Amino acid sequence: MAGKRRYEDGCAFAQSLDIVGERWALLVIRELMFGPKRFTDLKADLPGIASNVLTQRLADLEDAGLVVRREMPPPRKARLYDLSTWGRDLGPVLEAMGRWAARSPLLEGGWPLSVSAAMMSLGSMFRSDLAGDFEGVLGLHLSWQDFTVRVARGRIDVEPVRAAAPQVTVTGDQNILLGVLYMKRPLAEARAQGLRIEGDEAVLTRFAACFEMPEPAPRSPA
Amino acid sequence: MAGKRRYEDGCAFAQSLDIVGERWALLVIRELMFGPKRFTDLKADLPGIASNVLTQRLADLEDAGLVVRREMPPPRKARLYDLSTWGRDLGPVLEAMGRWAARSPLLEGGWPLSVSAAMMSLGSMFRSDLAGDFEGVLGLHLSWQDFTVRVARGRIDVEPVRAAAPQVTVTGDQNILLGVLYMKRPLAEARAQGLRIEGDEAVLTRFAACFEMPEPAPRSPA
DNA sequence: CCGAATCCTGTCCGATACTG
DNA sequence: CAGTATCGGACAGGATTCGG
Repeated sequence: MAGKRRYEDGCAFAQSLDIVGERWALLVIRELMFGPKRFTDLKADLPGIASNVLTQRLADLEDAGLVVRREMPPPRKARLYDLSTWGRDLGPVLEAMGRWAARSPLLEGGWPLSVSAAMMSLGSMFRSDLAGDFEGVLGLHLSWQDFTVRVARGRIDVEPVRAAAPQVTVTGDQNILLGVLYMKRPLAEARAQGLRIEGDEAVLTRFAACFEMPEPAPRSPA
Repeated sequence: MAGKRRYEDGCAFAQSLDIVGERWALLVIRELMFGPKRFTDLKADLPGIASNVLTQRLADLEDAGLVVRREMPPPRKARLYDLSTWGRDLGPVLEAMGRWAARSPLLEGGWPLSVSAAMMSLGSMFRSDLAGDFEGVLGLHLSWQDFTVRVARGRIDVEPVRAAAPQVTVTGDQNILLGVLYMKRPLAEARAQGLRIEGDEAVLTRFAACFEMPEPAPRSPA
């Protein structure tokens, strides 16, 4: 483990790339953005990552101060990886980058999103101008993870907790849900694909109207 | 060039990492943020990059729609690499990430910054609260690149053009200048190191008061 | 001289198998 | 469950060379 490859650039941004610029690093951070996870959860949520690479990234990120490792007390002998407050501060940056990335000329649909990726994308894609004065509370149950989504005063807030008094509750696969929100697929179709929608459907429909896929960016120079 | 390594993740952010996540890619973009450059300029401004890697990155970034290649008309037969408008839209994202990175617990000084990195850092580190109602126009001449820096209404604007009517003009090495701005080194010391300051020194001193190094972030969990 | 192609070497990544 | 061990292959780094 001798030679770590570094940019040797005084720029703080470049120095952060020495850590978060490694392959998979930012995706690990994305997966931890809504709360701690176990090694196996991370591996399952990041299809394609090799276990040794995940081990290495978690160690590097811990050394850099982004990730904190915690042992659960017995009898639940599980190891949990969580973000430090500083690591969690990357959230808005990842959101901004996601918003930028959504305009990529070569964006390809068709691949699945993890639960965390889907929840991050809500923050990225939400459009204040389309929300207007809409207010609503949604409960999401996506493969054993619960979220509360609140829209009010032109802002969206996604919290990793079970909703107390949601107007509408959605249970099922996050990719089907995003199909409703972003691709404007009819609720009937989503239901046929296994999405369960309970409560006030109109709130979900209005919520979907807060999102709109951006046009791909042109390749012209500035 | 057969096997390109991809995440195969539906998340737009992850797909953008397929391009800008490659080693050196974001630093190439940083270097182009203030205008087009030639291959050789890029190589000089990115100490440590291998020419074949730079070639590869420029080709990948062009394919992805971030970089546009332009030929200069004869007789100056030079090839220029520029950002597309979409590529330049990454500017605020890089600034935000730089602001985050400046709080890294393992941030190391001592390495030089390129001219572009130094100019980006001005946008990252500028603090509206410290600027107050200060207004000023500075002209910077850093190794044959000219910039106009304008502060007004709590905002900073850095443009890659020669200043028309600057209140103060700074000529020399960007690292010495940043020593004045961030590390609060005395002007006399900076002058002794070769920095030339012409015009109203007080404007430069007040400008420096708009910046303050942040405390390194703690490693505690959220 | 600039931009890029072509070596070769070293490091990192990816996949699978295996262990406490 | 949470990693380690191992190995082939992909990519980065550096020097050199070649075409405009």
